[in-house]
Amino acid sequence: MDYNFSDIEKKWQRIWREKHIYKTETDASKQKYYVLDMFPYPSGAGLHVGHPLGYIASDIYARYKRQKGFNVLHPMGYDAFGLPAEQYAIQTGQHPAVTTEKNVNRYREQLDKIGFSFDWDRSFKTCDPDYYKWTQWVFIQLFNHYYDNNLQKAQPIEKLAAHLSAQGTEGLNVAQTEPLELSAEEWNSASEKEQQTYLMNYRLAYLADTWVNWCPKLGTVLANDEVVNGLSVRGGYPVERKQMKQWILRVSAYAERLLQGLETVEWTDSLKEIQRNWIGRSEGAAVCFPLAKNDDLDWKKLYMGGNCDVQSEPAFEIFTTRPDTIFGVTFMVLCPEHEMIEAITTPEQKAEVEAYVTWAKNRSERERQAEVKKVSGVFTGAYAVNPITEEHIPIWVSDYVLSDYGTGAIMAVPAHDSRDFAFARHFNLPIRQVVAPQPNEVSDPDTWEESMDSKTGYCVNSGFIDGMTVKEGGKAVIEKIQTMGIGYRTINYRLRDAIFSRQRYWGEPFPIYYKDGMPYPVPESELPVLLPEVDQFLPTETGEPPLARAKNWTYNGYQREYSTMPGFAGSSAYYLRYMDPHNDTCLVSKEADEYWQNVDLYVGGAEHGTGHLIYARFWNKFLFDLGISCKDEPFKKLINQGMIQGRSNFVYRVVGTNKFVSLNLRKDYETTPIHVDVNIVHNDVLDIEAFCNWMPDFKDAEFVLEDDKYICGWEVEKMSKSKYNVQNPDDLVEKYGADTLRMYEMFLGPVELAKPWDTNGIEGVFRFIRKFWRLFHDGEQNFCVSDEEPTAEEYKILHKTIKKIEEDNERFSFNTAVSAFMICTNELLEKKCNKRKVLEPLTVLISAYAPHIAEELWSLLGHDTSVVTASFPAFDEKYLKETSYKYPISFNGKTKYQKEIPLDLGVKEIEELVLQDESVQRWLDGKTPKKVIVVPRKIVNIVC
RNA sequence: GCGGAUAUGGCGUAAUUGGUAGCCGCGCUAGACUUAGGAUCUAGUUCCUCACGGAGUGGGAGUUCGAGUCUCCCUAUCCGCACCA
Repeated sequence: MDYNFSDIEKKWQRIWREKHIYKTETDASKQKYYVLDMFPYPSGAGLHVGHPLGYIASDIYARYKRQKGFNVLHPMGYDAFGLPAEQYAIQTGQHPAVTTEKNVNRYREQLDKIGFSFDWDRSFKTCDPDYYKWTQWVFIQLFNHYYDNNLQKAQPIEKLAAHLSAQGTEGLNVAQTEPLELSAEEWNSASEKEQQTYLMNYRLAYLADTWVNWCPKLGTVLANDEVVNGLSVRGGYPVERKQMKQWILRVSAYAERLLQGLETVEWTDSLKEIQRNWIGRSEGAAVCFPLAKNDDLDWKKLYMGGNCDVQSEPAFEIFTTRPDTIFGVTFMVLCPEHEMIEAITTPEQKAEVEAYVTWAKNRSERERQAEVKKVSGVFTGAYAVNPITEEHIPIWVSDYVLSDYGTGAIMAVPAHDSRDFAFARHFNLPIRQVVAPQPNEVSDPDTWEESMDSKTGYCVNSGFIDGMTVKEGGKAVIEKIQTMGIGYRTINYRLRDAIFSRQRYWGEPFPIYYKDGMPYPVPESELPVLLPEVDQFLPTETGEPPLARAKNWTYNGYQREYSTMPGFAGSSAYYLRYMDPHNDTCLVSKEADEYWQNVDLYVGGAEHGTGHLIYARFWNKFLFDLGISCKDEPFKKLINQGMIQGRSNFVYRVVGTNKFVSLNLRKDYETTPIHVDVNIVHNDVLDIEAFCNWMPDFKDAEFVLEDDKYICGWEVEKMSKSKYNVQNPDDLVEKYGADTLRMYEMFLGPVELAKPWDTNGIEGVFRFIRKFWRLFHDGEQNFCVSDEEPTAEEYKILHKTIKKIEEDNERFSFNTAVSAFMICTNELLEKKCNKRKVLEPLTVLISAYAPHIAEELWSLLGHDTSVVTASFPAFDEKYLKETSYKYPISFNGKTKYQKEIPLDLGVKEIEELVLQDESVQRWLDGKTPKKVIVVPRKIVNIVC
């Protein structure tokens, strides 16, 4: 029988499906292993060849682990809520649920064709009410908890209310939106609404007025990770800054734990670094700069915020990582959004300041980022007092100070900060050197080209810290401000709280209703809050989200929250749900969670480094605090599969003609490159007939050929329809079979590596698969396996391969494993070895990579069970033992000869043997070697 | 600007972890079988040289008997962050 991959693959896929062969049960007798892929967003375009790369790798590993006796959880589902389905709905009026369903079916069909070992019985979509019920449930828990900094743990909000009732904010060390001072009496005499307002300051999911990334084109706000260079990631539309009331997750409360947790996981250094940068921990000090007395100001109205103990006078709290430079402060800068600008601006400056603030606030995020180098700002007319030097320094406003980092106010040290330097130069503000490489190396800052930002050196012109190193100086300043009660050591994080509302339709509705203007969660018994039907998916005319269109959609007559949750909500706990997907009493049962623990191997793209992978870790840490997840970190080991780029082909049309010139002849012509469908190009040779039929324009095309061929040019680009470089896995499965596709995708190179998709090599893998098939068949293609005992040499080939495959599987080096299979097959073919005792274990080995052909051969070998249940063969060291080793003989490090030497010889004996060797004698030509280095099992090096 | 990674034949890559650089595959060359080849098989294929031989892992130094691998300094490419005080 010929190798008919099409029949074989269909047959086994059917059997696997019918027998639910990959169904996984909790089985306490077996060790668990959890392999997870980042689930896909089912877009209308279907899967391309890049998607399955990670899935194939994880599938191989999952199958391998099963063979090693583990109980493997390997689920798959769909991240189905999100913008594209909704954009499509707005354009066509089709319900997103309908298009999503259609796309999901298409994805499933495509995935099935590749032969994955997913347990589909555990599958769900994030838009299934049975699932999003638990997304909503977690949100309510976030709403009902706050973060206790002393315990480093989330706590029920009732506990906080009790604390406030007993002693007000006294002794409270919690994550909060802004510092509040509240006495027990004030709390106890506050109305329900006032109390709720106070509590909102502490909840882990809170509602607040905030500056957001507003994307008018998408009609929604976006989180920081959904905006790149001022443009939305989805769609690439401009994003503006806008103040809006939004739901926000207090991710920043977990900043330190998110950072610390990175030490305990096996992720790549680069991804850990991406997360560390995103969290952006900075150690430094908060210092209060009192406002200089000014009779024009209403002193009482000025409350500046901050944690300082200075209550008697208005003061700005600033954050600095360089307290050692406090003697070099020559001005202060506030962000344009700063609340106190209006209050402190002097009448003379008022018009100018207002104009600047208005201008700065109305700039789009994109404009602001594009003009980072441009210095702009305005003087408020007010002065602050440097608390250490008691100097008066002018207070300026500029948009280079950000409202959402630190306190939105900075002390400017132009001599030692490049941004302050540029600002001072532009507005002619004084620059004072306070750090020097050596205590005596002081120069005139007016002559400087740039600031001295170095974090090493000595303090100069710096009062009581003069002569200290920068490090000592910083320490001394912090001690001083702490004893003065005007500042403290503190840590700032770049990580911002995540805006959690989206003014869109296709997402999880919030389980929230409003009473007396305050939000309340619906009772848990009311979950899920189903997504209501609406007549149109557009926002309403009043700018309210589409859910405001829903008829009679209230909670007992109270208005519901009309926003929906963002994409990352549904993907933040899905790995927990797979452990226990049908449980309708809780997100995941204690039993299931304790058995499956967390994901052992997570495979997905690095592009989620600052989005999903942060949110999911945050979400999991919160659930860990609640005792729902037994592990602090959700993903133990993570592999980032490299992006697959497209490889486009080009033909070169001579300008003004319908004539096409082959790649290497085009220098004689003036040509324009034109994208050509990669499916009609083979190894960069154009199929001319197919090309003429491809488009009517090319019907009568003429060609200038080289060697009777038309050679196309190529370039690596993004995979996209318009570039005609999309490779669809179905076509390849059709042509070569799933097993070939699987092995080829692995053969392409290391999983982590980004690489252009290039079908050129797939023939080689296809050839190999057929050779493998041929091992089990005679010349007439009849199944033919002998029961003869294999020779020692044949056993050696087998055990060498088992060892290599095991090692490669363990280190996720699937490309080298495929090579090992090829070598093994070539060697066995050469020996014409068709012995059962060799081929049977080999079939098991390859079944993780090419499961269909393995199943078929397994059954031909006479097994009535599936190869899936076979265990990984053990290799026997005795067949791998060498009795001799071919030593490279080097002279001065250069290898000249090889000599076979028995392995049981000692170093001295080897040396003697080598020196007696004829070739060596000839090379030495009578000279005596200075030194002979013998490294057993490695090399003999003769130094002359 | 800051941070991370990578650099090996015409191409994708490999290298027992400091020990014969180029495994495996593509492509290419020659041959066999074929009406034919975008099929199959065999042999060859890092570069220079007819050869002997020499050079060679982005460039330069260093450690070592010995460096693709370790250290330092450059260069290039890719990725992440980017007025984060």
